[in-house]
Amino acid sequence: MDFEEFEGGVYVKGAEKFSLEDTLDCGQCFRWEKIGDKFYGTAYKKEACVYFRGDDLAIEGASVEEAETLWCDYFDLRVSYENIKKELADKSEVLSEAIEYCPGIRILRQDPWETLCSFIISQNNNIPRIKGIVGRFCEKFGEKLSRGYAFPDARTTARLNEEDLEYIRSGFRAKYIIDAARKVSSGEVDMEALRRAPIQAARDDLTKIKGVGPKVAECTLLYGLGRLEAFPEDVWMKKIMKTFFPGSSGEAFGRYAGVAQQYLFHYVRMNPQKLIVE
DNA sequence: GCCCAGGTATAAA
DNA sequence: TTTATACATGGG
Repeated sequence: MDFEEFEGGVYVKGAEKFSLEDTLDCGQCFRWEKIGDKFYGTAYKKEACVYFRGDDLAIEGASVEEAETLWCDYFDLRVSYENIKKELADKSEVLSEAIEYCPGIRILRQDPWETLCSFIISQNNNIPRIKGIVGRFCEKFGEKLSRGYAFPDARTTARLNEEDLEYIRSGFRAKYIIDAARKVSSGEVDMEALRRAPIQAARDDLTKIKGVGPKVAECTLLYGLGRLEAFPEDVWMKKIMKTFFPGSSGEAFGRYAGVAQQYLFHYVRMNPQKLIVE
């Protein structure tokens, strides 16, 4: 991978091409906004505008160092999705179809706390409203950056109470956000340790947080902690498993189960007629 | 008004 | 252990 500076940003050259559209709008993150063919977003308290220029990924607003240490990591550009997709496509016909439908999806490596908090907000909620709540949360409590706001960190959030959160209109989830912030900022749940912990121990640790059940835990592991074997099973995935893989569980997809899940999820969400209803 | 949304806590069977 | 219901909010 190479980096080339241009006025106001950096090109990343030689990384595998992927789809920003599918990656940033497949339900794994809630803070990117598409304007024209450029995507504006924030990660780890840094803002950027990203788009492809031919095969090069342009990152406006980043230095070479930030591109290398932050954005390559965020988009996980050192991992070959071509290899992962080959391994997965051999596992099932439907999965192979799903990969063909949206081959450009990648799993992001988001900030663990932001991921946990976002998916707590996601429970029994819809994506437009999740984005609204997360947006208000950042505006009200996040650090001001040049264009928008950073995601409020766990320590800041831990000092808030339920009344403070009324502004973001997260409803019954407010108390869960606060419990999560307190357990994360105190170290009672050590997010960094969960990157390497045995997967079941990591699940058990996360579900100690009020409002974190199996789904939120898996999403946090997959989208925030780099655990590609995690397998979030929401209402869609339950229908998918019932329709195409009856009697089977996510473990059947092996070490990249979470990646498989994301292709299947996006494919079926865009083509719901593929599912057996009821 | 009614229904549902990338679920979870809680109580009851 | 498995199954039912409430939960805040807002868009369709």
